[in-house]
Amino acid sequence: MRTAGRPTLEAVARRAGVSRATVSRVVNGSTTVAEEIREAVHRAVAELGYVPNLAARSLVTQRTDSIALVMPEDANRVFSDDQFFPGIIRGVSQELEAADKQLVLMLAGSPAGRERVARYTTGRHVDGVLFASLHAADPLPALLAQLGIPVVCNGRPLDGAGLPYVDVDHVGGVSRAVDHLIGTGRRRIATIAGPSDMVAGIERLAGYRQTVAAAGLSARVAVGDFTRESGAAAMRDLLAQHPDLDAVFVASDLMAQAALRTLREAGRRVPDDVAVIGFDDTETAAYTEPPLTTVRQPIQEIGRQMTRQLLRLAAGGSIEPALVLPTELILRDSA
Amino acid sequence: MRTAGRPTLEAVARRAGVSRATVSRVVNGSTTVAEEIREAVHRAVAELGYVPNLAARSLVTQRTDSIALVMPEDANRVFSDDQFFPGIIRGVSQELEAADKQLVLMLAGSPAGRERVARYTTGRHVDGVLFASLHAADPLPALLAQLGIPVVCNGRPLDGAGLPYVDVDHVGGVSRAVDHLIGTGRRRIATIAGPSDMVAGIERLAGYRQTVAAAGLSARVAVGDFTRESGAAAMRDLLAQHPDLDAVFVASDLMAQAALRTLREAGRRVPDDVAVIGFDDTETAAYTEPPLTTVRQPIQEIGRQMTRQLLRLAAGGSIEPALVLPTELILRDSA
DNA sequence: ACATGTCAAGAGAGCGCTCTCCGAAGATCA
DNA sequence: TGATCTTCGGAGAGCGCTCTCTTGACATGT
Repeated sequence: MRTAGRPTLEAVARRAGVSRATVSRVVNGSTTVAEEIREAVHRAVAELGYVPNLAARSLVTQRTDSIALVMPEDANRVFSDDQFFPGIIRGVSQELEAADKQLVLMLAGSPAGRERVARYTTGRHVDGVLFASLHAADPLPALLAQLGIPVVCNGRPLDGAGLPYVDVDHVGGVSRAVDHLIGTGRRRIATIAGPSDMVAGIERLAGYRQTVAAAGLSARVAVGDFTRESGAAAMRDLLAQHPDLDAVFVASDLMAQAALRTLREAGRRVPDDVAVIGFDDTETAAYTEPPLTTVRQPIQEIGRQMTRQLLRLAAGGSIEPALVLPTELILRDSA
Repeated sequence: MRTAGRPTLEAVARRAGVSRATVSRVVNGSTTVAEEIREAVHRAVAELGYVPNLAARSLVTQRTDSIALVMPEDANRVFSDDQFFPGIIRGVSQELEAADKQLVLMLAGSPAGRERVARYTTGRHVDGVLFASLHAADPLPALLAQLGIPVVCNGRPLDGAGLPYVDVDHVGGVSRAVDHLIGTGRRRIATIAGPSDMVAGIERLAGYRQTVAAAGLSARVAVGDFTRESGAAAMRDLLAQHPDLDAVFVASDLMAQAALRTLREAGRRVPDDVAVIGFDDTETAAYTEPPLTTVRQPIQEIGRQMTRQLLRLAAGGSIEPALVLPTELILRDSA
């Protein structure tokens, strides 16, 4: 039965009493077809339930009308519940829907996965590629760009390749957070940083260092990997190393949630003894004990903007190489 | 430049000094090609960096080597941070990777989105369709099945259509949870149920009702929609209606998290005054105050199994129409 | 009246691949 | 040794679509 009955352009043409070319014109929103004929074609299409065969179409147009979103499957951020992953997908999806294109999702965790992604994307099976949450220096984006395949990254590529990217203002957000701590009288401000091979980790730490330095305070740093477990461990380290700390900026809400718990277990009251500020403003932030003051980043908007840029690029247009979205300090009870 | 330089089968054939057909055989893992020739072809492929054009291939094979995963974008569960969405995707993705197929993700939120999904999937642009987290009675799965397109759902389709599905043992899990409450001396056990138009909501409520009835206890029900906000509201209702309750089974961890907070605000101690059990075992469950006792469901495994079933179906095989995965009660401090 | 211009619709050539024949070797048997 | 069989590789016909080229019909200018 396979393709049985699946009507082709030819069938529609016969039914409408016109040529294939004309049907094609109508289907693709032609302008130069007489109203009467156009309607006849539309009627035939409806009656036959005709749906264009995309494979055939892309064979000749060299377009696929689909774009790939590549995410590092093993990235803790991606599969932690900080909503980063769903948020990006949702944003991308919305924009693609508007452009009537498909989203091919690829998780590049294992080396085999990376290989597969490379093969697929370099094979021009998609019109463009979106890279989310890059780890370290991945050679693939640059390679694709070199092959002339449109690429947009989330976060400035670490290897300095001049690839277009969309990111949020990490430094500005952190700066506001730390300034808030300083403004409320905190002086011994520590940080729990993210991984040093991810842009978000690097930038947020840089923002912290800049701001405490500018205020003449000393930095106290512990490093995590954005997960709760690492946040708890880092908080314990910090308490051991700097028992006098009176505030901590945590580079992700997840780690902050764990830090809050660790502080409670250590008998420190938040925010009385120690003020805590997170980053992300995940939904859970409002439900921690106490509710978490945090830096909000517009995750979904990142996805949307990345997609817009990519589509523009794929359409042959030019774009600004970097797009930085604003962050916002959300005050709750923890600081 | 477009397709410039992109090598075709023809080019590989010329370089290897054989015919297109032979190259095709080698590329597709032929059996009847002499070792020597096969190697020559592989060398030519490597040298030219040849990647098969999938559009051309699927034009003739009538397969697309990609499957669609359809999720209702507006479903609260999908974009709440209960990890359902990422978990499913991850599971699906793993299985597809093993089968070397692509994942086309479609969010069917708006009516326009649903229309788009219908158009795309009925147009045979994918080899099969996975439906996650169905809301109410969606006619699309049945329609696709009728068209002969392989379909697998997550959760028993509500309209009773005999579509294959994969789900977890909601009733069993809830039953164990409620029995645990009863076993620890609770007698006035309420529930915060999920939405009545989703399988998970219905089944978990059914499990609750059955179990309390079997123990000769009366049911106290408030309804939420799996989100935190609704959980808080439901908990407040419950406290108002049944101020004497000593336990509550909550149909999702997110709602349970909110319920915990509401109870705290109302001055009830957990678990001393009121025991709380959730459902999902999201990562956050271990970090609530107090840590949440909950029913774990193997989300990722749902994704994997759905995919396996679908691939089997797409390969022309037959499958058991229903696959129910086990749930497990995870004891922490809230009950 | 004829030549020229304009615009709509048809003819036909592929896009790159798979796969069914078929034919050319070499192997086997009487 | 000749006939039959078995392997293995080539030729060629499409898969369904788009798009250029061309023709035909009609309007316009002189």
